[in-house]
Amino acid sequence: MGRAGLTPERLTLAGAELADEAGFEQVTLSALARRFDVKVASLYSHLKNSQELKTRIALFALEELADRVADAVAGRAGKDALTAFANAYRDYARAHPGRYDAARFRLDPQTAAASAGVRHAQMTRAILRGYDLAEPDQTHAVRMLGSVFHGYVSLETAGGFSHTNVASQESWAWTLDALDAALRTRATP
Amino acid sequence: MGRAGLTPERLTLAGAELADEAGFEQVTLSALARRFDVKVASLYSHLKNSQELKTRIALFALEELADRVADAVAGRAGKDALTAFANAYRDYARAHPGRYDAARFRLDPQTAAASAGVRHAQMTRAILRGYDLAEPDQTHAVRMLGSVFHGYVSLETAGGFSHTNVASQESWAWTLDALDAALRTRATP
DNA sequence: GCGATTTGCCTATATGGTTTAGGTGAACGC
DNA sequence: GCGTTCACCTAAACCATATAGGCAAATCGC
Repeated sequence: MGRAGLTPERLTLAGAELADEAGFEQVTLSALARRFDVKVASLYSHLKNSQELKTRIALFALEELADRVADAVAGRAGKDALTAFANAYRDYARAHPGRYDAARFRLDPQTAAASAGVRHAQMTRAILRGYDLAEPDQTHAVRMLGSVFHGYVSLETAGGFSHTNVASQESWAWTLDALDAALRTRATP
Repeated sequence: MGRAGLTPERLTLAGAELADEAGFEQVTLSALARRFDVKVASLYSHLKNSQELKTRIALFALEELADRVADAVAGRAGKDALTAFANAYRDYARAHPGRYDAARFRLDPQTAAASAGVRHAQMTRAILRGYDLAEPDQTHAVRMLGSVFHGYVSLETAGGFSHTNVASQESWAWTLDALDAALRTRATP
């Protein structure tokens, strides 16, 4: 009887793929075991429980998303950086809806603190350097940007924008314009 | 053996309460049956399956939220209406996190079309009457506002804003200011 | 009132996901 | 070769979902 070559990393990646194909809520140890043609109990040698699998997928997605965003904003500033950040974020959610969902998975505080979520906040602050915002305005702006990006892609992927014939892409561009303008007028002299 | 007096309505309300107490994902027929001290199978006389229970809770929450928002914006206009809308929305999510989650439950298109979701869109458009936006700007603005409100309360209830000592309430007010300003500068002459 | 029917909840059972305990065989260290 | 470790196994308990079928209380026709 050959070995399937299970490792936490391979299980995490397969779980991420499964999430994109069938939705994050369909990520179960049973489904994962089927995918590797192995019995469910075998997975417990590599994962503490199903919670750990989901947490690992979440952390993996956060890293991957942070990498893409970092790549997109490198060498850009101002509205250019804002747009690159926002598009990288939205593109990731559209290309990997299951992983994006996973990135929203509730992590316990210490896991969250050690996650790439911190990089996300840092990159958002980096974007805002082009807008000359002093504290606490900068924190307010970080929260507003995070809210718009997350809210938009959540509603979009949930199909919320498909009932009118105005293209979502245009609303996205319009929203980024409005955000850029709002941030510029709030620059502290 | 006395009767428990089960009806779809009472089960839906109890499910909503359960969602607020333990989280929407903890809403199961088993938990509901325990709450009424009946056997799980008995619930199937009143509900087709667990999917229907969740759908009913979602529709209930959408109605309730729409009622609160309608009440809040009545007789207001401009920034006053925007603030009232936004606060009613956020207050509901904070007071009833499980129901708010339920309102985000994926409905099939025809159920969604018959739901209070339609009222939400109408009310958002009503808010924008004070800002003189022509189409397609109005649709863009509806989407942006929906994204900010949903995104903000999602991140806030997920604990995303609890790691800095800047009060979330201040960021919320700042964000509403910024949105109001952005909408005013986009008014079509 | 009394029989027939409907209603409300029941038991029993099947399916499938999670988790733990304990076992086996193949590979590897020496 | 011998023992240990590792990767995967069987078995079994627990819980949620769902269906089938039964019984008794409530309700309706007369």
